[in-house]
Amino acid sequence: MPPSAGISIGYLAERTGLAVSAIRYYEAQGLVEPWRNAGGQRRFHRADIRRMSFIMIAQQFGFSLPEIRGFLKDLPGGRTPTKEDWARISEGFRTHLDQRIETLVKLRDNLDGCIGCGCLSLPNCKLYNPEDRAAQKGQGPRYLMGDRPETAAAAENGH
Amino acid sequence: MPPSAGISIGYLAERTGLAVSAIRYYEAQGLVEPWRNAGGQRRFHRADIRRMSFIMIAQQFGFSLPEIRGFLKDLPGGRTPTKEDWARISEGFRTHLDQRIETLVKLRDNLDGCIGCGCLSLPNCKLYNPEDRAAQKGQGPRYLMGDRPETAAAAENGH
DNA sequence: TCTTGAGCTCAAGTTAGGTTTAGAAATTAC
DNA sequence: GTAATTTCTAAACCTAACTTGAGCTCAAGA
Repeated sequence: MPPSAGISIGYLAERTGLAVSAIRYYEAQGLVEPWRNAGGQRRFHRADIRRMSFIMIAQQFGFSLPEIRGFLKDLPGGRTPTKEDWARISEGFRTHLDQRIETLVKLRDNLDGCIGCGCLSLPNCKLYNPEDRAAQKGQGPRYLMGDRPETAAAAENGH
Repeated sequence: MPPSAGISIGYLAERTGLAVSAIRYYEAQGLVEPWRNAGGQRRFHRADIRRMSFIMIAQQFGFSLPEIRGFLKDLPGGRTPTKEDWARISEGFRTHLDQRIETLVKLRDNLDGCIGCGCLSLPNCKLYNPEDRAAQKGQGPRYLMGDRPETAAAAENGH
């Protein structure tokens, strides 16, 4: 394996612990861009080992592949990324990551005030329709712990 | 809607913000056990509003439905759960939750020592094959940031 | 050279967590 | 008492993130 020839998908898989099929899938998702050798086989930069690792780490934090693609898009495609390149995208990543952790901690603390205390009546439940939408999966507002904004609660005779 | 007759699936959906289809799905997953009225329609306990809310909150923390079923299995099926019942399962939940947050924070701090510093050479990378498997999605060990245990790294001529 | 492992493409399958649809029956509203 | 909602079941469909399989080609070692 001459140094200038790039590394094979199998070697990349071995070095990262990823399945070969997963790497091909990541390519399809635009997370990595190998070139092809004369025989049509994929060749990767050595730096892609680190790129794959970054993807795996970000996934552990719960980021989706499109989000991760967003983090990585600032990495140079043409040349090997430098320390500074990585430091720059890590910083962006770190910001999102702090947000995610903060959301979870906030949610936990609210939980302490709601379920944790055992009161459960919760006219002042902070978990109800939480402001931080980042933690929510999907679409519209979700009313938690059985409470709804003002009027709606009146529909029910005092519980 | 006489108080003793239980609530309909539509009302439960309205009170929680969940889709009717989602509630039926949760029933299929064993997360709630409605009974049927004379006409074969599902009737839920009023307390199931809170049960659904608990499911939604736990999902925000990234727990799977089987995990949540585990949290809920200690809630009494026959009678309305008391404060104490909820406090008890919340405590168990809180434990898992603390673990999850701790894992994320640890991962973040390791990231600071790895990518964040820009060194990236990482002979001492703590993210590599992290001990805390709880944060990992699946199967075998994953070797992160391109490092592998001892011998494997020798396969590569010094990078 | 021959063989065997590694890689290729494309399509289909898998799991989680649901949603949508269709046609029929029950319930509620007027 | 009728009309409009709701609810029912079962099956099909959906997205994300992959894996598996079929059929074929490429590359590396004895």
